[in-house]
Amino acid sequence: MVGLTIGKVAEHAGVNVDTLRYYERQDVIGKPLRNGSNYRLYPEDTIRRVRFVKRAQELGFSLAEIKELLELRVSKNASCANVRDQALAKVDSLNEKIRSLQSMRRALVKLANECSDDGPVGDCPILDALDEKGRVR
Amino acid sequence: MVGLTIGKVAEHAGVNVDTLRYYERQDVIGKPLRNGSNYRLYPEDTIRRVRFVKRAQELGFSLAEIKELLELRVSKNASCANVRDQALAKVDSLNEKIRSLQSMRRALVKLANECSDDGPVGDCPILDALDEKGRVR
DNA sequence: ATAGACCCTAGACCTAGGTCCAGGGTCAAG
DNA sequence: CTTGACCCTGGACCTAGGTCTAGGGTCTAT
Ligand SMILES: [Zn+2]
Ligand SMILES: [Zn+2]
Ligand SMILES: [Zn+2]
Ligand SMILES: [Zn+2]
Repeated sequence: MVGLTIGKVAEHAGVNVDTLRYYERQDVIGKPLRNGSNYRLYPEDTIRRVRFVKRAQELGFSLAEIKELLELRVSKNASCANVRDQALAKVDSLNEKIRSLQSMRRALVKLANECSDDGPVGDCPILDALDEKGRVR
Repeated sequence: MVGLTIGKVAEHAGVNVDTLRYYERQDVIGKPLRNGSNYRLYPEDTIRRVRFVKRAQELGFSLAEIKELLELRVSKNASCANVRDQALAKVDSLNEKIRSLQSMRRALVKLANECSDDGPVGDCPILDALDEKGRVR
């Protein structure tokens, strides 16, 4: 056996076989060798690489960003600082998203607090606020 | 003039005309009357309604949720509390998203702090962490 | 009367990250 | 030899919220 079939890789990496073909099309993982029946034969460390991808996704990296990280990993003149810069840039964008969600939350909580428990919907300050008059901030 | 053409509504509400047609297909705004040339003629308050939609989107509501809010508004037996419940449910889901982003951020910051400024990429703790060994948490 | 600005419809296209399907080949077990 | 589990490709489909195009009709000003 010179490699793993796609089904084995998928099983051990915890992904769908179609996901592996998709990653290949997206150049996230390299093109594997083929056997005489045109079956893909993956090297063992593909499993590790796919799990790398999945963990990076959980940290909020897109596939495009993950590709860059993987390229850095094999690049001869990349330094640890290059990787850290990517991570810190991601932290910045996470901060932005978090701030924006927090401001949505603040506005909603404020409106909900003004809402009376069982008045008619015509007097609802939430609907009123959405319904013109001025921005919810 | 018995109503506003789609272009006027779009201009005053700050959206694309296609967006208005899209909202109509999605039943977010009602079907307007048509004139003899089959042009849409909107009542004045459509502008207000579209702005309502845009503000609700900024608060994180999906179009489907906004539809529900708008239905509540015209529902005879809806109370203020119904609206507040929707708002609080949205707050819950915002909380979840925020927590998840914060946990990504925590993990990334931790990794970046361990990263040496200019060691070779082969020793990068970020790549190491992604690259097997165990979950980043 | 004709240019340019609007309007109409149906349907394609876009992002992201896959998933699924049709139609066909391969391989091992019984 | 047949059955079932795999594998292959290309392309369609999905969500969400739109945007854009093609091909046509209408309206207004010059
Ligand atoms: Zn395994
Ligand atoms: Zn590093
Ligand atoms: Zn206006
Ligand atoms: Zn209320």
